[in-house]
Amino acid sequence: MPSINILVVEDDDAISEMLTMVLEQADLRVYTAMDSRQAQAALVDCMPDLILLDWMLPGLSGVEWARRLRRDKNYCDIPIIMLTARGEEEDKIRGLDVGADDYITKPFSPRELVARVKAVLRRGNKFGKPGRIEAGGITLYSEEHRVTINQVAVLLSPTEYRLLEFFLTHPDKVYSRSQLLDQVWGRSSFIEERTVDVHIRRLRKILAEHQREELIQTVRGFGYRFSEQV
Amino acid sequence: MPSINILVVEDDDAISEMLTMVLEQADLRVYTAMDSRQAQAALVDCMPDLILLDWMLPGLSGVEWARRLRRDKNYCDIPIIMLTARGEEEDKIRGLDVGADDYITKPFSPRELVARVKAVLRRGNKFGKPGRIEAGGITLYSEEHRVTINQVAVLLSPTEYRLLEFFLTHPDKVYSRSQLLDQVWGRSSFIEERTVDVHIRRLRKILAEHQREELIQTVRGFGYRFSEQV
DNA sequence: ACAATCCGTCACTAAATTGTCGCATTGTTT
DNA sequence: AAACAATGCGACAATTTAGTGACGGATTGT
Repeated sequence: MPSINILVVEDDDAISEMLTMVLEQADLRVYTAMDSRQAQAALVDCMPDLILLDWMLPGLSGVEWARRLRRDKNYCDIPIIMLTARGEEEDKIRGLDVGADDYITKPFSPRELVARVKAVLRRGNKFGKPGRIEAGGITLYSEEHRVTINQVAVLLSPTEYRLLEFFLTHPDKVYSRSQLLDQVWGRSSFIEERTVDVHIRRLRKILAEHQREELIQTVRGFGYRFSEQV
Repeated sequence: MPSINILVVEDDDAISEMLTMVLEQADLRVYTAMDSRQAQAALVDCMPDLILLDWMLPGLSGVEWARRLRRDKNYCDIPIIMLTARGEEEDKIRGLDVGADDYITKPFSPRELVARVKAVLRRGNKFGKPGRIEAGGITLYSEEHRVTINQVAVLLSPTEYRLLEFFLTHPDKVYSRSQLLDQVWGRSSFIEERTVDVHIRRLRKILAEHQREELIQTVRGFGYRFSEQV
């Protein structure tokens, strides 16, 4: 699910690493650049959904680069969050309109960072989940974090919930165990592939209690599939 | 104990200070921003109940920002009062539909300001006499800052009150600890997430005394939910 | 200044979840 | 039909997560 790319442009290694960690924690894919030249190159590679840009940069300053970006037809829509040091006079910030969508003054808390990033992303209608997904008698209310099968509420553990959510949003296709691990557990997990089986079983057991076990199908030699058809 | 936040967006220091003083006098908590960028940032911090917005702003103009705000799902409900200079033709103001809820022409008297602010807040049921929210046997009279459960008055601490108020106004949805911190504690404070648990417990204890503990539900691995359903 | 309250944090406990293993079962190939 | 491989299943220990009581510092009202 984390198909959202963030480009971090920051010359201070320590800060850059910190940002990366925090953002990855929040299920965002992070690319980094040390200056505007690298950033420019990274643009093409990762097509970021958002840019975190240090105010001060060696070479072409962050401000300058942002300004240039705004004129670039291909990239002018990418939202930018500026990172500024506490000390910098706000006059400067006030005066220069580079078109940043938000800015954060260092130091900041991880929570603040993530909150702002998500706020900006939401504005661009990324990150929006549909309120309700339905298939095969299963209804998943994502805002309420609730699931019903045949209108009966069922209780799921966090992993079961995520797995079911993934299946509901990706019906009818086969996924290998390793794909499921990537998508549901996250890329950074070192987990036995067979573990997927176990969670499939647990989920099936719950479906079976409501006569819906046929929804999760085994594709021998490949993986699993969620589908209403047999 | 002002629980109502006003965001003042005004680039003139003198006016900004004056506004702050007047509003604080009226028991409102005031946050200030000098331009739309700062304002955008402040949004996340303070979750204002109302925005006082200067018509003319350096950078992205107040009008532009207001327009953008209206499109933002998270903030489109926040009422806006525009501050305009006497000279500006009122046609323009009337004509442009930026979605402002009211506007005040400078110069204005403190009394006029407060009156309009409260009027707008009342309209949004924030400040109004009939400010009453009800759910699951709990009634919250926002005007009186009073709460009853099953018609019996209960005593809440400020934080408990705000937490309950948030739950009552956002029923059935799950909120992570971090979301609750943002929404209830407001500005990006540096508070442990687990602290939320403690306040949940304190609130639950009070609900339990009136056989209503089931209203606050734990969503394991995610957060908490207020709901009448099981 | 004093008492009372409130708040955030911590340490500890209880409970749920999760990843892994060994073995059973099922399906496929020769 | 045997041999093999892939999957299902029950159990278990380790980890994670939530509930709880207590405590000290801060704030508030008197």
